[in-house]
Amino acid sequence: MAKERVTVVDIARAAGVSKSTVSLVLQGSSLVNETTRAKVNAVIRELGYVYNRSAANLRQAKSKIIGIVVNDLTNSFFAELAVGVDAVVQSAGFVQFLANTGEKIERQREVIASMREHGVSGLIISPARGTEVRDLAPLVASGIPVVLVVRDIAEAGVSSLISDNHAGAMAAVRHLIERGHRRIAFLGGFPDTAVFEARMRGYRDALREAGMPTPDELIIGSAPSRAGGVTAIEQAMMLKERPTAALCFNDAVAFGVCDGLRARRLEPGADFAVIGFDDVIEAKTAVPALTTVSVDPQGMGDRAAQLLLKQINAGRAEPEAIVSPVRLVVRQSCGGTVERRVKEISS
Amino acid sequence: MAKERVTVVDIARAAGVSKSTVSLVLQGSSLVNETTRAKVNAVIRELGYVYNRSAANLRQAKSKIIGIVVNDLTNSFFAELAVGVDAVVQSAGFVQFLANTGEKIERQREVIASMREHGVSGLIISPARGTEVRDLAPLVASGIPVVLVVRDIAEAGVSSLISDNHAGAMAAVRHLIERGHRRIAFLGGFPDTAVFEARMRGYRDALREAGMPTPDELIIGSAPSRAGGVTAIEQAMMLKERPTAALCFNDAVAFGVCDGLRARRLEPGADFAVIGFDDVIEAKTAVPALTTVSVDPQGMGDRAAQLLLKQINAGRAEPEAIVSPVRLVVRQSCGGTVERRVKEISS
DNA sequence: CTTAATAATTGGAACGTTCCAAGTTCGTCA
DNA sequence: TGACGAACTTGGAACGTTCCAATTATTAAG
Repeated sequence: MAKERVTVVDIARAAGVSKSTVSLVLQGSSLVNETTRAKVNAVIRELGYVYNRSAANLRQAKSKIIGIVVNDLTNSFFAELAVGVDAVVQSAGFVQFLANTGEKIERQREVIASMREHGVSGLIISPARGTEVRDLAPLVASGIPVVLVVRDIAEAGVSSLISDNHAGAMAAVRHLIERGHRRIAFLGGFPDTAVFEARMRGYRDALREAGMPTPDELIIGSAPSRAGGVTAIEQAMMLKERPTAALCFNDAVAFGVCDGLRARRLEPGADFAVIGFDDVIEAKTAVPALTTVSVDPQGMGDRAAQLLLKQINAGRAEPEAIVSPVRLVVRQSCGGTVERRVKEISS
Repeated sequence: MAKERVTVVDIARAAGVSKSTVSLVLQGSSLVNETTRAKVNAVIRELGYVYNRSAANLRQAKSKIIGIVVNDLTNSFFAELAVGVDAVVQSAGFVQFLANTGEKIERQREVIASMREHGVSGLIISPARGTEVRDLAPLVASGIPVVLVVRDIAEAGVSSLISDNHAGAMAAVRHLIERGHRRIAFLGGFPDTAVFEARMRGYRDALREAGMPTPDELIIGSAPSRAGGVTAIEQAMMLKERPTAALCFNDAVAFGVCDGLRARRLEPGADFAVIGFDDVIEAKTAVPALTTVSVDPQGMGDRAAQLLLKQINAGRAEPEAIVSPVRLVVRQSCGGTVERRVKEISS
């Protein structure tokens, strides 16, 4: 059953031309005569030829593979990001290598190395928690185009595309203040991440702007997951002075917060205002529909891929740091029976 | 900035050995002297050598890449499946190529072709809807190990790993019957898929077994998504004889059904019993926690990867069709007994 | 001290493509 | 008729590895 591999030479022989001509046909060159091309293509189909990219690559040293490294594929934000990347990358004739690091630096190191060995022409990375400049240094030094998404790493010397976490958080908190809330919590997320830091700063700045205090007890970290949201809201409700609203680190946390509220017989939206962050697909259809800061993961993936392709084509480009604007999508979970509206925030 | 690539020959020269020795070191061969190995490794690190897999696999025709093709990465079931595959594949020293077909046959054809060109040593495929034997024929003929997951394709002549949809659906419906339900709906999913067909048959068989009628009006298809669940339950509640319970095509649909119930001021679990299928991560933490047929996507990915690796190592193996057992996980969404609930509603 | 066995190393021929410089046809123009 | 160029076609040298057979260095045995 182990058939011999059919190569360009076999095709050439069968079609009565030289291997060079076959190669030209494979590349769609305009140099080759129409009838020759047809004949070669016919033979290719007939013999079931499969192009060997390893061989091609070896010769031309550019691979049509781009790599995408995400820190948590089970989080649908990243899955959607990957889908966004995939779409543009595929239509540009590239194929995507996807790896999941599960937030493990060591794994991340391995997969990046592996991708380099496979000769990827560019890399989109959503870094694992705790990634440092030196983790990326060899990669950057090699000159392979890299785009960091979601989490930026200062001084890494590569392009990045992150959402405007600070402005988004401010907008959300301002909205809660406008609705009359005075005790607003910030729930969920790991405090040692840049994203947490930016969102939390936005939260603080909005409170300060309104001349309101920012008690530390109202900032409660947790795993950035649904389960984390449950524990965070539980902790918040143990306070003697309970909050009446919360900005959550992300949508997963926000859903968990809603779950936790219901477990205490409180109705999210009615008895307690909840705002999420990211606008994952389920945010729209959940009950109550989640008010959230929309980040559009697929759109981000799309833009990241565009940026990467641009750099690949340009050869060598200056790194750009793009901050992607973000908008507050007001739905039901932040209370009342408000008409749905959308606030644009420019960054 | 475009540095010259450093190759084994450069390493050999710098270390004062031959390229063959360097190659041996790279492969961790025991043939090479300890001090030589150390010296070579030092030079490798010093020069920042990157192994060129294209060249290697050109020579040895086996690639350490396995491909995974999924039909919908935004569905967390498949994302988790991919994570499960990734884990075992990585620890076996392989790297995974992941592509998302978005249920498009054409795209699926392209990505499979692309993976073959890259010389993958095996492929795990969750086929797009409507995939036929002939779509896979050339792949199968090539002798590359293939494992189909989630959706089987009869007569394709490759291994498959699917969950026991029929038994799972039966168990779920039996459970609802035991709780006293008499009008049980089957909600969501596309009727023209094998998975739908199997789950629906299980639903029917359980009803028949209990001597209950199976009215077609209670079987309502929809997109297998949260939004689909909302529309399906709405349609079900328009019936003059409403159901009191539903087995849903999958968890996403079940969540949508819960959303739809709440929109009608009905509490899932208390006023209406909902059972899902798949047991995605959120099922456990949702409120109410979702009763569901547990399929354990990561475990399936794990097993699929094992199966594939076995075939890769065995060279040529007989295709196996594995039906993965499934269990009903009873949580809160299927509520108490109907008697009690009826009382509560009428009082 | 020779010989055999073992351990370590090595040069060169693959692998299947692309690219280059050079070749062949063939029609056209003077 | 011959020269010229356009339109194709082509042989062979890369590309960076691995693998084989062969070589050299080292140790053990006689």
